[in-house]
Amino acid sequence: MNNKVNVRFAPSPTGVLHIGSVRTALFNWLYARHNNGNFFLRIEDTDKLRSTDENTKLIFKILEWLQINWDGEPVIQSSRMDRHKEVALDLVARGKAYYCYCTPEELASKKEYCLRENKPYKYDGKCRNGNTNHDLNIKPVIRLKSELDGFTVVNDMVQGEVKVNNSQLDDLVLIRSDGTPTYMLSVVVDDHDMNITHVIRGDDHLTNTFRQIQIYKACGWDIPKFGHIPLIYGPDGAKLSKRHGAASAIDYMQLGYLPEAISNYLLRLGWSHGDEEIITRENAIKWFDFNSVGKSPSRFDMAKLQNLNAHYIKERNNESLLEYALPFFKCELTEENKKNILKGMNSLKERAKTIVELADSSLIYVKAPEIYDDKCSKYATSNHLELLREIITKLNNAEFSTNEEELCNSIKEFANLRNVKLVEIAQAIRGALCGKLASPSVFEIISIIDKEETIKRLNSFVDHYSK
RNA sequence: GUCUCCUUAGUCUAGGGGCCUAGGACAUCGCCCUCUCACGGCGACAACACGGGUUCAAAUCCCGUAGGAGACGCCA
Repeated sequence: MNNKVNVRFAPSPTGVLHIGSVRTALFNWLYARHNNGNFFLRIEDTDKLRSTDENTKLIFKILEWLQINWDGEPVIQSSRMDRHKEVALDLVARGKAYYCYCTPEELASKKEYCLRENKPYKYDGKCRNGNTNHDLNIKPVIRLKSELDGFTVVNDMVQGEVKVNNSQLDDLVLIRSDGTPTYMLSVVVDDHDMNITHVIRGDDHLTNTFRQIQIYKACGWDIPKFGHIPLIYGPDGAKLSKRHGAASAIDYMQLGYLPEAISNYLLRLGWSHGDEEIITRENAIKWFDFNSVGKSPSRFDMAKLQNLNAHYIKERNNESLLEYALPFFKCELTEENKKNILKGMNSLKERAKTIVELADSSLIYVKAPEIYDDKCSKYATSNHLELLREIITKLNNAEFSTNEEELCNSIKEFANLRNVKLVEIAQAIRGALCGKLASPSVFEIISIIDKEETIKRLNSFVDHYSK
């Protein structure tokens, strides 16, 4: 039990789950599974004003979507406030923390002074509990009495040895004046109580780590190992955020990215295993380790994600793909529709980069085009229309079958006879069937939607452009 | 401003002193395939931030410089 690896993912529900956080979750999860350890989930909702149930539910939803399963029940941090306070009080009792009565004004001027003089903000006698010089109407905060001399060293699994002079560390607040514990305190207490052995989180927490180590030391607790993974940047090199477009995990879900594509992409962002690009879950678990986690931050590249997504779309079987795509259709599908889409799926899926695109292109098996793309007019000259009329007649007379291969041969022959290129006829048919000039094979489409529907669409097209 | 971290093509990366005329992938471009668009196949373009050392030998080790990022809350 004692040497078992315990990691946690500790998002705060103060906003929608960031895609960078998802990668943190993934790395934690992989590390746990690689080591046969536990992956715990903790919701850090101590900021009651900004935390919402909705965001919490979203965290569960995204993790489930990505099949990042957690062990045990999620820990709700706010429910552990009493424990956090208890630790703070104990620290005060043991002289490791103190009540600070500084008013916000005093604090501001003091801070300004420290900033100007380039000194860290440290406790002084004036802030001590029991100081009668101070107005006891002021509600105090509890601050940690941090070390003044020496260094604090983190032996980070990613960043290596990182050292900071203790003179840089300030006396952080443990308990706010309203009596609630701060993040710094809660994290340390919870990680300790949950027996967390490895804290894997975003690089933006690296400097917090020094301060948290001070808390561990004051409490006399074992310090876990830390791994700070580099952040994900936007295309401009700054921390990926909403202004870069899709920054939240839910965005990618709605944009039609498959969970396996997201996982694979996120895994390769900052981690590698030789030349491997397409990595299965099994191999990810087998191969994942911190030696191969890069130190430098990486930029989010939508094009590569799309490429991966296209790969995984092709890899999925047709039934599961349709099932997955169902919510992306803006209209109801009949069983007949589904059957036809499934028939055409092999051709549809190799063209789609996202599920949104897949659902959109599947519409050719659901209904006739409502509008024709402007480019269609190029294949709607009187000559084209005349050819289409002939084809309609031949279909009606059963001179042309709707068997894909037979029809293909017949039309080729027909083109030859009329002395036009096949592309001229095919494109005209395509325009009529799809309303646009890019689609799977027209012969395949006809074989699926069958004679009646084909003739209907061809007639509409001819009518439309005859006017 | 202070502290901390980072730096191989447009992007993700391989690389651990000689296997490097720097490998793979995405993107881009070209050719082939072809009823369109894709898929697929073949090919091209394109990088060790800069400057000094150390060494017979440096992308790799050391020192500077420059650039970028993160943290400096009674947010998490």
